[in-house]
Amino acid sequence: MTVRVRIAPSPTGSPHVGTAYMGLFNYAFAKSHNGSFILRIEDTDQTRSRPEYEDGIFKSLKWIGLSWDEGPDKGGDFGPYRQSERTEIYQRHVESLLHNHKAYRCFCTAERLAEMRAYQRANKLAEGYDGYCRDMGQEESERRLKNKEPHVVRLMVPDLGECVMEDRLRGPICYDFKQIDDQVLIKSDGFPTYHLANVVDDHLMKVTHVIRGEEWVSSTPKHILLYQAFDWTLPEFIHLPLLLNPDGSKLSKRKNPTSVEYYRDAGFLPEALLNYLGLMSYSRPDQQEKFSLDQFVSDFNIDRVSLGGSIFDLQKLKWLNARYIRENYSPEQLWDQLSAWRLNSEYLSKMVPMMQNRLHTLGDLIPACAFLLATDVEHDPAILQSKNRDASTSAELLHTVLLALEDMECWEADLIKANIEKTASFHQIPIREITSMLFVAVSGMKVAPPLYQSMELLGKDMTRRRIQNAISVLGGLGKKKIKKLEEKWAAARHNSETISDKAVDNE
RNA sequence: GUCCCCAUCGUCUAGAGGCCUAGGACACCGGACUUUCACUUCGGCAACACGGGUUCGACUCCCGUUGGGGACGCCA
Repeated sequence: MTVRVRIAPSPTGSPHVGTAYMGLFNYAFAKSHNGSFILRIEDTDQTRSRPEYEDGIFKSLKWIGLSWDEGPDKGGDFGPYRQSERTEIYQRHVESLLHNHKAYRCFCTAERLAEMRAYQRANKLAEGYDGYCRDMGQEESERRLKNKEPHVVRLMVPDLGECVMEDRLRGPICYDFKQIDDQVLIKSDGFPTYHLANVVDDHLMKVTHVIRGEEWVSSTPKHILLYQAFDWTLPEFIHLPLLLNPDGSKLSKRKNPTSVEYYRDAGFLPEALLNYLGLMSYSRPDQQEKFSLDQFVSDFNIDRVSLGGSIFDLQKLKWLNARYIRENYSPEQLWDQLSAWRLNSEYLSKMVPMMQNRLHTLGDLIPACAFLLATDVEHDPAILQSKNRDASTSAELLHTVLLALEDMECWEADLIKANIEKTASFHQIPIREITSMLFVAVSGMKVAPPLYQSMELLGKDMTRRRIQNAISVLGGLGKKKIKKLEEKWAAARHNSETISDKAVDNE
């Protein structure tokens, strides 16, 4: 049997280090068994998937040094490798489930489901779909289908019994079917959910080992049920522990830089990052901490992974990166790396127009722009804090900026400006009050080149990180405050969207 | 809240019942080297969550407690 494994990222944001982490272990497992490593794009979420992000995934994985045998950009015998191009396949498969009464159409509206959940929560009942449409007659189901009533297709999960899944690292894990509700397989837009698409594709692509993050453990019973419904052989399941924030929670961009692009922009070498990832929950038999991808693969043994989640420790990453810099490069080679990074005329020349009026001598350029070429900047709370506000309010303002920038897909000065303006109007304060502080947060200095252009040049992830650091220098924000602020922000955004929608309608 | 997973220094980890007075690495603290800094080097600090079993013997096996995390979406 040829080993075939895959990673299946969804293109809904900057490529995540967690994806690279899973990629590394899948790659190592495949290559150490002379198997194939597949890249599949899970873009079934039509509202969030973006082609630019897909491209970002390709680039980041290549940058870090991982290559795949089959994928959307490479082809292969089991394509297409982009789920949005496989809808017809899922339709066909779900028809057979419908036919065999393993699944059913559900016409419940979002409103009804929301009410149901509210009721369940209020009465402290188990949350999950209540099976309202489950026993609908075939005739009614067909009739409403012909009427083009919006609906989803749900998996028929048994009421009784239990599902035992075998995890290679954890042994048998037992789930009671009572705890599992009827999972949606096809959304009302006709696209499959992850659960359906992943099972169908893994089977059709002859995936032998499903190596993925621990967050998937609890949905594995649904997947097993699907394999059984189709009468397919199960792959082997291997759930790897998660990468963690310093506080022990799942690594998240709210608290930490998570995108591979951040590490690139911050000046880390791809092989050091990849090497560091290979240290997470894993140790080589010889205890070596610095190793190449080939070395990692050569004696890779998935049974050596330890089960506790690993905190992603920037300090140790920096130490490893430093070792690569001094041990693996001649000065000439290092210069090549530096110019591939930001010390090149393409990047540096962008500073010139924004600095021209500010230069007294040519030598003024670099000191003033140093923050654009730095991994981190030092924040002085005394100058960071807004003059007429306390540290906590200042932090709150900065956090709002983070929220405003979060969903930006296109990182350009004009759009950044527009989003900062939103922040100001949200707090009903002059934009100055925010920008003056933001200057310091982003640059670490009181005097800096134009803000929005600097942010554009720095890059989204670096900018985020600077602001996060600034917030923590200001003493951080409590969980409650953050939650409250985020709710208010979401509500305000919702309102402004409905207002602008109406405006469009009126026209 | 319910279900599931996990548990060795602050962090990453070694440890497959006696090899453990628990080893290594990062960070931190000292010393040496160095015009300075860095590198290097020597040393130090620092952990088996707790309670019960099993056993001649538990870091290691079993049970419980506690703690942490994850999942409970027409997101993946």
